[in-house]
Amino acid sequence: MSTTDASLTAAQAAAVDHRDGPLLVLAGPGSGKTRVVTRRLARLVESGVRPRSLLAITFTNKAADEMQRRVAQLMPGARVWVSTFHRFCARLLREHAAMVGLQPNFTILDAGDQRQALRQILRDEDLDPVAFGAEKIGYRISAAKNDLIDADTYRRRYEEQSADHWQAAVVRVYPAYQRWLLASNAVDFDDLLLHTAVLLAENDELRSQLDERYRYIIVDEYQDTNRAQYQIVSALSQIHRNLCVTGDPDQSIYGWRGARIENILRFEGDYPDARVVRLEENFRSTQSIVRSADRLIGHNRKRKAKRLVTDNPEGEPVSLLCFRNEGHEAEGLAQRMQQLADAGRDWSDFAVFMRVNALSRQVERALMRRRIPHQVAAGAAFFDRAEVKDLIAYLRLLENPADRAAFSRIVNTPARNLGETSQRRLLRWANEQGLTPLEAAARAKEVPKLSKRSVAAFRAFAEMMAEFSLADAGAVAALVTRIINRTGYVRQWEGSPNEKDLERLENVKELVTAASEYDEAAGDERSLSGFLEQTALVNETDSLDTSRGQVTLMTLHAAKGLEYPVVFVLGVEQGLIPHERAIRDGSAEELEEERRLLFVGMTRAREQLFLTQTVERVLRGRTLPTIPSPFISELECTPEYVETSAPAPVWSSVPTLAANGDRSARDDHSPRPLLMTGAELLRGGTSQAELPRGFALGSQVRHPRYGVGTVVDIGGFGQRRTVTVTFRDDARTEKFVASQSPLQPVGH
DNA sequence: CAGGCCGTGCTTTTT
DNA sequence: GCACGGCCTG
Repeated sequence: MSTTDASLTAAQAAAVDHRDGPLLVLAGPGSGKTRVVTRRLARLVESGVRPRSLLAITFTNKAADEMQRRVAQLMPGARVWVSTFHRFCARLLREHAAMVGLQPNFTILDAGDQRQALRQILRDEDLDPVAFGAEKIGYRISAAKNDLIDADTYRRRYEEQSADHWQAAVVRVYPAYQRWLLASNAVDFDDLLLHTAVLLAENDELRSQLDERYRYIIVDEYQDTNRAQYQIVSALSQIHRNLCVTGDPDQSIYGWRGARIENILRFEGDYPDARVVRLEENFRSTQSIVRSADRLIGHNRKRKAKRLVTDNPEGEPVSLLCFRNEGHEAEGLAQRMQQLADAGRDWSDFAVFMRVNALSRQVERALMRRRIPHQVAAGAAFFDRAEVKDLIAYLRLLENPADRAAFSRIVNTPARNLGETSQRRLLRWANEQGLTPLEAAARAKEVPKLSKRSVAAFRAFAEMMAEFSLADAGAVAALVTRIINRTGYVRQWEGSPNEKDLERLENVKELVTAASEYDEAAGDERSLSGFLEQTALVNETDSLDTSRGQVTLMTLHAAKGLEYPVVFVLGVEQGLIPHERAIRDGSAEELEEERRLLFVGMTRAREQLFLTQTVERVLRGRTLPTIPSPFISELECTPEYVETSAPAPVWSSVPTLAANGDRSARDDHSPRPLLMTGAELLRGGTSQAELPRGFALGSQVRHPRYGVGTVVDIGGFGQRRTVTVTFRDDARTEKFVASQSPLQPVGH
């Protein structure tokens, strides 16, 4: 969307030209919202507002970077600070940490640490960590924090009478968890918002000082704000009511995370003098895409009526591709992309969206087989890898010696013969003495009941940690390198032929690279806390490469705010979109959110939009017939049953018995009607996986772990078929369920 | 006490 | 298919 000033529509111009007072910009997808916001920022600066009086807040890092980049483009030189909510709050809290009981060097905990901590607390509270999953407890605590309910309030509200035993458990765990956080001088994601909201609510002097400083505030994606964020924003817009919020209720997809769609719906009630601008013209997509998406979203009841129109050409109809199963689906997508690429499309023109990350694997494999370059914006982020987290934990502990999560993570990594018992004794003593874990380690001699060996190991650890400092190393990358060398962290993997170990070494290298990049970007400003904050608040999606000719795979949630010429939305089926969980809960609200999610996905497409569904799909290891998503009948699309050639063997897990069995069942090329129900297709096909040739009694097979062996027995039928194999190397004999084993034929 | 192996249980979405 | 926890062994 490159446009010149003159091309602003009347509505866009109204938003850009608005200066003082509250402003609500309701912006449909592709309506040029970012352009309006950046132009408005530029306009304000031009008219004499100092950039530091502006506060622009987005939801994601990517959106923040994009906005910053575009403002810089409009006005080279002017530095307007665009930040995410979490980053803004982190910065504010570092400045005023003491007011909420923290020190400025507090750690931002990741989800893994949080889970670990909750697990420990559950044990301490004599609650069964199996019956009460740490994750679910954490989810409830998070929900409370997003609704501005702190631990004390929660306890007071529910300790007398809890709605259920989960709530009763949270009554005990939540306050203990907050004590643990405080003792660790740490916060979780939600605390960043909650602490800030509390800080502003309880300290009017600070509140009005900040309110005064930020004369103009812009909040993007306002429909995704939760109560805490709402309160923060309104606390800063009392004196100067120049609050501009933009968003689209139809793209609210974070209700599950505490987002309150009401925040945007009631903006006009909160600010009766608000100017409302509607951006309803879509400049992104073809007529057929816009029409289809508009019809879909029209089925939502709880919304602000808004039309979505475009002057763009009609384009090709939205296409619904139906496949036999997820293997064919993946193969079909890859084939379709290949065709379109042959006709001139660039790989970076394509995006594949799915409801859940788990669906990406098949597509990745299909793309790999065809050597189609691609990237995945997936949950398994770089900073989630164990080896990366370990090294980061060293940095965290250096920055914040109270960081119990970091200490526990690395005190025995690499192994220093410090077992769980010794660690528990040390930590208990540290708590009693009011010491940080690191101080306690240095004084391990005083800890009761520690073995001599453990005392020595703890002290050696403490002494080693004392040797590290950013000042000495000069740069974060140098410090990380020192830590790697001094601890011998990578020694365990060096020289290993194991692919996983190689990958670990790669990741460690990549971390050093990331640190150098930070060092370079931050210059003299570089600090451990700066680097750590970045690693804590940045995710994989933020680093997606848009330029380098690659197909992009991501979840529907991650897709918001992006656009691609050709979009595939995977698995538009009952149970996926809408997700099983939204259906099970049976609430109309959740179903509408699922509809919005599909709406968001569809409206990312500029020229071509493909929705896909399969007849059967493997879910949790079981093959089940699928039901088309009810949303399909609410939109406009042209169905097409696609018969792909069988997916070729995968190179990574090589041909499995299951894959081979599938293929033999599928090789008949009988014509199929355009649309079939799952049942029809199942009836027509051979659902029983036959044992393929090459796995007869006495044939040679290879197992990735056990090596080559001989089939000595065969039993069972169909999916339950088993093979018993005696392996050559250690003469062990193993029985496998054929359709689920990673065995592959040798020879033949 | 550490490491490896095996079985179980689960799987939405993310700052 | 996966990761994690638990169990067992060395």
